[in-house]
Amino acid sequence: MDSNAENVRSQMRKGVLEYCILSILDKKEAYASSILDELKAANMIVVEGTLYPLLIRQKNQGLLSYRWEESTQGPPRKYYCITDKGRQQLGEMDLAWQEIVDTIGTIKRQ
Amino acid sequence: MDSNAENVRSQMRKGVLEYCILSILDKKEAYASSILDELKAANMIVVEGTLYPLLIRQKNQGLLSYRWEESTQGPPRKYYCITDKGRQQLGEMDLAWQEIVDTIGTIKRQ
DNA sequence: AATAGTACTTTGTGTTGCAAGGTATTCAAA
DNA sequence: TTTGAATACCTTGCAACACAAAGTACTATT
Repeated sequence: MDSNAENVRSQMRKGVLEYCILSILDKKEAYASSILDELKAANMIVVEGTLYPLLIRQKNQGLLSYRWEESTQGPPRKYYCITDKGRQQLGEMDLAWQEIVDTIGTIKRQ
Repeated sequence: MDSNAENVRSQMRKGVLEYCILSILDKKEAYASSILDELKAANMIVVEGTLYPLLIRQKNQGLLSYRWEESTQGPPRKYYCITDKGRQQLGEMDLAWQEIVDTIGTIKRQ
């Protein structure tokens, strides 16, 4: 894939990433590396330097909480978990996403 | 609509705007104010300070060209028009958009 | 001449994604 | 026992982007 195509994808990911994180954590708690794996599996490539600050932001906004858990294979893991406020925000994001999809549809159709 | 919901929408619009512009101009040439009107009609609210620099960026990238045209009702208008390179980029964006829609679907489904 | 309407432009600010590099823990092999 | 690999978390500096706000310029009407 050439770098322009990669840029195009990178631009479109903006603003959707937070939505993906909340959606993933709405299903079950997870730690950063496992979230990265799930995003990769869903074809949404993200790097650590993007994900960690984002999780911290969402935690500071009260959308997430976390707890430490020991691991048998390496350093302890920070398990993130969505809060009530996070679920509320996720609901708004579901609406916003649907609106954007409709908007693109409208523009393409005319 | 509360300001948080507006923020959520604003964030998600990021990165999709350039795609909207190229899609609009792929149908027919247009000037900035008319593009603004079409975006508003499609529920994608954008302000002048966002659109103008974006058009200039896309023109500098060779995705758009423009010509001046006199107007009977005010100052001359700058009609933008998509280029071959712009159409190529639009094709990549169509793919990227479909991928993102699929990605969200995948994450939500699991 | 003054005002309203239309259209294009610029400046400054905050947010975001990313590349690159850094810290810390565990375990296995040399 | 110390070296290295694997795992996991974090930080810094930078560039791109959306937006608010203010400005410039042209035309028609009063």
